[in-house]
Amino acid sequence: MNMSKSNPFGETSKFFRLISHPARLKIIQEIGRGNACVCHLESQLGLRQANLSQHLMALRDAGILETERDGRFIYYRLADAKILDIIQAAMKFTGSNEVIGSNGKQSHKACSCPKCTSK
Amino acid sequence: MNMSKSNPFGETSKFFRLISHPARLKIIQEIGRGNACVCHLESQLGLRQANLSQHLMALRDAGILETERDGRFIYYRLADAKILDIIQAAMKFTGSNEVIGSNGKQSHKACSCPKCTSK
DNA sequence: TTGACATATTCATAATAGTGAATATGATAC
DNA sequence: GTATCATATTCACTATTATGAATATGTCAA
Repeated sequence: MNMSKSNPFGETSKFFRLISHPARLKIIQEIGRGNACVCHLESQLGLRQANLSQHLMALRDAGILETERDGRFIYYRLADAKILDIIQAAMKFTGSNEVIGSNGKQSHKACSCPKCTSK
Repeated sequence: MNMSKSNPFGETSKFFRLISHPARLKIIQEIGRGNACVCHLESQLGLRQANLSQHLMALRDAGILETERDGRFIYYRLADAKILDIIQAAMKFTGSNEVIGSNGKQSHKACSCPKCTSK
């Protein structure tokens, strides 16, 4: 993660702040399900490209996401899947029952990336 | 908690936002250790009364903290101690090693509340 | 009742974060 | 090379959050 600060809670508060946005939680959930190209996220989450990219950047800069380029496509993955447990615990704590992780609950529209079209 | 919103991640993001502040994390930690009167927090955390009270209000309004008045003093407690687990997990995730909970690590200056002076 | 103390609230301002629009970059195909 | 597509970045603006200062409320003691 590498979010250094003198305050012992500095890193943790920054981490919480970073994921304290519905779009970013959705992004993390979706990437946690294994679908990682940006076009996917764009169609799945209904976010505009620029805005989505901004969120992805923030998460990548913080070390929460990692990227890998494959030709024109850039695939995102979680740097550490344990973040899903934290989010899950928070959802349970707040009474949100949504289950996150890699189960096939939502319907996925195809996008044109190789991973989507090759099956 | 009762932070209603249509978005399934709405409550969770609000929760994260609420605890994404170093002072509020410290407050939660300190209250989790069992020391709950405001004067304690004021001296322990080095926050000004008004500011501390504002943070406490925010946490109380969100249902994270509960209060009990005893004469002039108001004692705060965690509504659900599981929040400590979430914070702990996040600290571990971000590489902060601070241990939170009810262990006697820090030195506590006394305040004038009955709980402090009666022992 | 008055004074002192613990805590809460309001308000104005400062700081920070989120957004759309426009544009840039980097890769592939031709 | 140029065109096109996927994604990133910058900028200007808006919205949200945090803060100090001042003041209010509620309780107790005298």
